[in-house]
Amino acid sequence: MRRVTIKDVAKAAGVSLGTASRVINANTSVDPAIRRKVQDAIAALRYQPDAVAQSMRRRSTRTIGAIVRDITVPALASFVQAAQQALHDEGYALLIACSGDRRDHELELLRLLSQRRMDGVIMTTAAEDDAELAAVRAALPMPVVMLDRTPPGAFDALLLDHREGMRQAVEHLLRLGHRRIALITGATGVHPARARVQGFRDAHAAAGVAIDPTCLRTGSFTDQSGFLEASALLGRPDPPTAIVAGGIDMLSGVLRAIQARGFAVPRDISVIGSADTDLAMLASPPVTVVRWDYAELGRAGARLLIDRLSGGAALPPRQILFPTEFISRGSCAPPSRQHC
Amino acid sequence: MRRVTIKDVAKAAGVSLGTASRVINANTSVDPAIRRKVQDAIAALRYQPDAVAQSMRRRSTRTIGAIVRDITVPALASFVQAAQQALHDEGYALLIACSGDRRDHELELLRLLSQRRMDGVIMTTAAEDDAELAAVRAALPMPVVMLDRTPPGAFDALLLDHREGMRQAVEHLLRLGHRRIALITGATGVHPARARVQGFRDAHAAAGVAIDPTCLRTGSFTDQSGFLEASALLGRPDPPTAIVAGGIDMLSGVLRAIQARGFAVPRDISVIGSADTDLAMLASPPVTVVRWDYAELGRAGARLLIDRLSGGAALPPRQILFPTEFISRGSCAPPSRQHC
DNA sequence: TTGTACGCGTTATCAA
DNA sequence: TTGATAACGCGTACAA
Repeated sequence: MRRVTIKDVAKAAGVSLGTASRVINANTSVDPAIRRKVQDAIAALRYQPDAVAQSMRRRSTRTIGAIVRDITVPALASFVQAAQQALHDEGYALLIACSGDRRDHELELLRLLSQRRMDGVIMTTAAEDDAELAAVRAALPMPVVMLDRTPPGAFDALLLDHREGMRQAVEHLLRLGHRRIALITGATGVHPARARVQGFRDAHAAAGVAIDPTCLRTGSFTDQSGFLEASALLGRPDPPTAIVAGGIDMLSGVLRAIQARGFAVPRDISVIGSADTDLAMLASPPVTVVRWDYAELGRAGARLLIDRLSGGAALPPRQILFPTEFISRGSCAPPSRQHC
Repeated sequence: MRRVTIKDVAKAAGVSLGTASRVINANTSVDPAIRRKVQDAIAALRYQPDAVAQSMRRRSTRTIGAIVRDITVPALASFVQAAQQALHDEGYALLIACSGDRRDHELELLRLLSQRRMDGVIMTTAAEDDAELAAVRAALPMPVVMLDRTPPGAFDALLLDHREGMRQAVEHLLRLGHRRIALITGATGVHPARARVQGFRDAHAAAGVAIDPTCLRTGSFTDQSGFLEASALLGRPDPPTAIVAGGIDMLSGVLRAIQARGFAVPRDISVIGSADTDLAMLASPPVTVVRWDYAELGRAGARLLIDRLSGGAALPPRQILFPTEFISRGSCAPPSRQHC
């Protein structure tokens, strides 16, 4: 029970293999009668071209590799799904891999994607300035689109304007009267954390308010880190009166910490999250957030890659900056007296 | 700037192509000194075998295709991620595709995975008894593992015991005194919906309570469907006193509907969800749920496929039934008088 | 133990 | 317009 190949089609249609290939790829002209015969044979035999052999010959797998931190984070999943759909429409498939934000995993995945001859890669990175990562990334023989990262080198990139988003968020809190605002975000080795810290500083500077450096917590973008940092902050004799969760999936950790300490939102503490989630919308009170559209990023990423793959190999790198949106909800209020 | 092939390695090491291949695949014995030379050449040239050519020659892509409904549903994402990790450990990659629960998309994806010569497929299906889907599925030349589906035919399958889970949930509500309990779930063309309806009936039968057929809503497994069905139920003159959301991502829709109607949980209405989510845990009050471990299913699915791919092609189909767990939280209470 | 040569299924080139 | 043929990069049977 062999698979049917183009040879079988040719034989069944009584033509040469080359002719069969020609009608399949429909590029050059072929006698209508013959074309018909070949098409009939294809239908009769239920012939499907072998994508592996095509990849071999065409030197293109029509497959894109994606490296994300954690696909169980809904925002990242919606990015991946949107990218997959857009790529699918162009005949590309998506190979997915999760790095868990670990550089060793990321290195291995990079090798994997290169070995499997992906036509392109769309990825984040755990550390923009890591020398080995940068070297491997730069040596990749296919176009790369960076997701919310700006490593050294010329890469296409999808960037979010976290700086402005954070500035707005902190400005909002300062206007409410907060003077001890904490920011919990990821390691500053990557754009989103750096940008948020900048925005945090921007807003304070504009208001002429000094930052308590111990209120600036940069660890990792995990839920758990959100929990630990928030717990530590709230356990102090002088807890902040507001916390901004500066990471996609950190809000739930922060809220758990608040709940565990018995603080009430927004009476005892104001909270702002990053990225809009079921949690932020349905918590009581609903949580004020800086949101953005990750699905749009996914589509744009697909676009960027497809452009490169269809003739645009030599285009200068394009970095697209996507705006964030500030959504005010019930989780922020003026600080209560006893915490001032 | 050509890619370096095994030929280059052979030349650099001063051996034949066959010998180079032998040391790479380390199957037969080769002179230690020569092996050394080849390995040095590999390192010097940074040679990486071409996975496409290997697939061609070995007739195996070491790639598994996954078809899920919607990867932005965190439970499904954690399934996919766990499967991907387990497969990765065995040298397999995962190609991901989302069907949106639409049969035409599913058909197309099935063709895609077959054309791309996946070594195996792990999938759900929008409709178990659809003739065309069943035919294409059965004609697939690679092993298939069904995720929470039992289509006709001999397939490996990962099945959840939704029936028992639902029975426990409804039993709980009946014990609290509820007599008008609504179940909102997906179309009964698939195992999870059918099993839940059975469990729903089981519990009622055991308690000798009649079911109001209009309280049994089987539509689709979407958040939106949860919202619409719940809205309709709550808008009646005789609304149910309890609603069970019988679908992974339906709870948020149900809660939104409840909130929109101004009902309070659990005073005006009791709620039980399916699958444990941030939402269920952090809502106020936290929502009672039937939960299970989707990551475990992902790992088991990988195991099933790998077993088949390593010699177990002729094994009888294995269907694994995974238990659910009933987690009682604050969203259920005895029905209040005015609704009785 | 090593080298040679074939074939995996395609596409593309070159004559006819 | 068509047919024969050479790659693509690799693994392996067979011969040496």
